[in-house]
Amino acid sequence: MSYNPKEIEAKWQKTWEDEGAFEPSDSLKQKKKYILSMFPYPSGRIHMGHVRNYAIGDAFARYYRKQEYNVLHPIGWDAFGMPAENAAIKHKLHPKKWTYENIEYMRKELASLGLSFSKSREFATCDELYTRWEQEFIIKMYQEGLLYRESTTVNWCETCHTVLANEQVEEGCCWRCDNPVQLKQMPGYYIDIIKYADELLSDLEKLEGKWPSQVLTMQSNWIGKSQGLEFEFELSGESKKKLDGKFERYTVFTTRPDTIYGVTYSALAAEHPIAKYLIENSLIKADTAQKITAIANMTERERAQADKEGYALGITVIHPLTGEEIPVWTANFVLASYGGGAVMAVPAHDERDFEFASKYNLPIKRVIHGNDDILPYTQEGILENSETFTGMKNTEAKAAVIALFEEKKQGKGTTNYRLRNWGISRQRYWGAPIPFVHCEQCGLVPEKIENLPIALPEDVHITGEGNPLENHPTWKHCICPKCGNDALRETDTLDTFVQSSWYQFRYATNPKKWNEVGIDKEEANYWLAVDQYIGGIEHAILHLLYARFFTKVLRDLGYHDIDEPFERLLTQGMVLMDGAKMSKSKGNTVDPDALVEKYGADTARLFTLFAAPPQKELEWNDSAVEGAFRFIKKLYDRKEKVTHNALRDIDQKALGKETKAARAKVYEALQKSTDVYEKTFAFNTLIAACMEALNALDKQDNAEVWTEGMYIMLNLLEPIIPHIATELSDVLFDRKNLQSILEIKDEVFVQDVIMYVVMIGGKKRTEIEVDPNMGQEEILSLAKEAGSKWLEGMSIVKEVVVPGKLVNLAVKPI
RNA sequence: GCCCGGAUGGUGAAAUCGGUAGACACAGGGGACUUAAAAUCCCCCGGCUAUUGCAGCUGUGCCGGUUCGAGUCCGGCUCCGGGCACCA
Repeated sequence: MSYNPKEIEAKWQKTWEDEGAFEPSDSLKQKKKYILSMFPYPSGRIHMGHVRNYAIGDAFARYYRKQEYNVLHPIGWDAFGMPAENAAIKHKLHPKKWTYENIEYMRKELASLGLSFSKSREFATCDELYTRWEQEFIIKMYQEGLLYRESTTVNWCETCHTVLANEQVEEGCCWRCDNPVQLKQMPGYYIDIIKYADELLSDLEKLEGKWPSQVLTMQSNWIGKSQGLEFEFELSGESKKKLDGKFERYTVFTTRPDTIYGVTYSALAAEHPIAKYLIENSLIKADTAQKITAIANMTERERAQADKEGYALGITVIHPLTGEEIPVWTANFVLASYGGGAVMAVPAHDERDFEFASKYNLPIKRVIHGNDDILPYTQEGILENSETFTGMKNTEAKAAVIALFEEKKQGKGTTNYRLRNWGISRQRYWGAPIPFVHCEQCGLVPEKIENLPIALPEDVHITGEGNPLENHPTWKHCICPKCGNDALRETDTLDTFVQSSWYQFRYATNPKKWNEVGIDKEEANYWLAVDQYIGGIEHAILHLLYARFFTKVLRDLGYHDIDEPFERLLTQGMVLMDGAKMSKSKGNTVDPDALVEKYGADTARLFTLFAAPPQKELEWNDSAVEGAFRFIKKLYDRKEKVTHNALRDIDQKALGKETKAARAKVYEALQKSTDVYEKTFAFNTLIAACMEALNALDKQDNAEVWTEGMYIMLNLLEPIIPHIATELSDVLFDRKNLQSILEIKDEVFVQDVIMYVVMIGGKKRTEIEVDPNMGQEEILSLAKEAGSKWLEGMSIVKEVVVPGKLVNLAVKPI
């Protein structure tokens, strides 16, 4: 009978389902593994990126299950978000209906892949039962002083009366109506992530060697901790007058207090209050004012990409140490969101300041003497032109300058972060309502816990204009939880990153308790941290940082005792077609359903794992799928070679050369397996090793070695191609090979002779057969003999023997 | 612009610690089997030169360096990708 994936896959999927084979044990005493692939957004259909993500996760889950771990391998749906509203606008579908129908469909698609999910724990983040607990967390954070309201800048479309996501802004215009987008101030809710910045930074060390190092670097840079000096520039008397006495001084932050004597100007962000005042009161030329306003209306990214630009504000400040008058400019490279929106500028020792000073002919004063005369000089050196600090190493001067400022009470050493607090409010319908009430008497009041969840109204019309919650006739009208008077419900909803920040804890909580608790502490402490987390590299910063942050906050609120949610991380690359990201708009998608229909789930899984290492981008190739299918067929056909249903002792010494080689290949694959799951994640090389083993087995005909080979190979391949591997294991070995721990026998690797490469002058010239017991001197003389042809007229300068590998003779002409 | 990656045959890729570049596959070419096709099996397959045969040179994005030896380490580039806080 020939290989029939449809029949085999249906059979085993049903068996697994009936057996509840993948539900974890409730016992919290067993050794455990928590394997989690990032949950999907229910966009409508699964794509190859999902297949890849879940094939990898499933391989881990099945691998550890076979090692007798209690495995939690859950799935759920990241179900709130914009696409549901977009679908509502475009197709007049209700976001809720659209979302749950998508989930229904995608659940079936995933099921067809034979993934070993713990299905009883599945949920969607838009389930009211999930929202209920999330709202409780938000209220607790507010009570702990971690949550606050503040004005923020948003993209606003005046025509649609709505806030636009960055993604909805196309070349400065609204995606729907094409009108220019304005920046608008609006109140928003923030969580104080900066309070946790130090822990988020220092705990990265715990993840070293377990997370990809570039993710750790990215997170560290994102937090951007810097130590420096905060001090105030006092405005000159004349400038104070010009500003109508409204401003006396402003704060600046610098990481380079050692260059304080090199300050030749100061620069403010375009939206700094002083710049604003000058503009609003017509204290600078109208055309300059206009240009500054134009900068203020640019996004940070636009400013970063633009050339340096700035304008003199016609005011001066006093240098705190020298008393010199220093001109004040506004500059597009000074960010309002960082360090108070004002800097001291030292063009001699800072690249941005230098570029700016050069463009506008501002003075440049060197205060550090170094190895070269090229400015800007940003390396270490000795201070010059710096009064009492002259002659000091600049690295030492940093602390000394800060000390002087502190002594004179003119400033202090501070720590600054590039990280900004997390804005969690969105002016959208399809999200978790923020559980607050605005009361005329009491101000901002959190909802009573017993009133949770605050659910979304269903009778809404999503048109893309305005805010549906705001426009709803009755929903926002409520009673103040504090004084009982009429009040208004908050109409903002939560950022969807909030839902994906704690879902790992929800899965860990037994569904039987989902009504009573958000997170079960004991179970969370047992299951967490996630032992292996798998997801796209595009989440390297935001999602992973927010989830780490939320974990720490929930810990401090007493919900569990875990510091870091994800013990090991595998970031997978994207699936590409013709070098580009697969997307519907480009029409370069591959439909996983069609693939499974034609070849079966095992082939789809094998291909995605074989085609590239998981960390790398995967280039789609139709014909390579054929190759994966061919391998499975071949494996299926070789079942005829197995003669007994259990392993028998094999006399290694009695085996022929080809058989020995085949056996060695089988055990090499077995050895590789541990490495792959624990360290390299290079499933492609594990599969290649199995292919090599099968090829080698094909070159010999020893029944015992065939039996052993299939026994081991089916064990190794079960996590990758579970249906066929289970089927064959069932038929051939009663599945005993899927349970036992297989030991590596060193005897199979022993070789009779070792091949040494002979290199002369760095080039491979010939090979020699060497007895494993031979000494270095003997090997060398063998090598010289074999390479005599290339040694004529040469003298040997150096002899290198790499044991088990090669001989290299460095030569020069005599 | 800033932060982080990547680049190896016609294609996807492999190569513990710096030690034979191209394993394993795909595509392609040739052959066997077959009435024929499919399936399967066998052989060849980086480039250039040479060829009766042995072989020689060259080659891991580009330029330079360290080393007996560099795809791997160091310095400088180019191009491509991810992220940049309201896509998820």
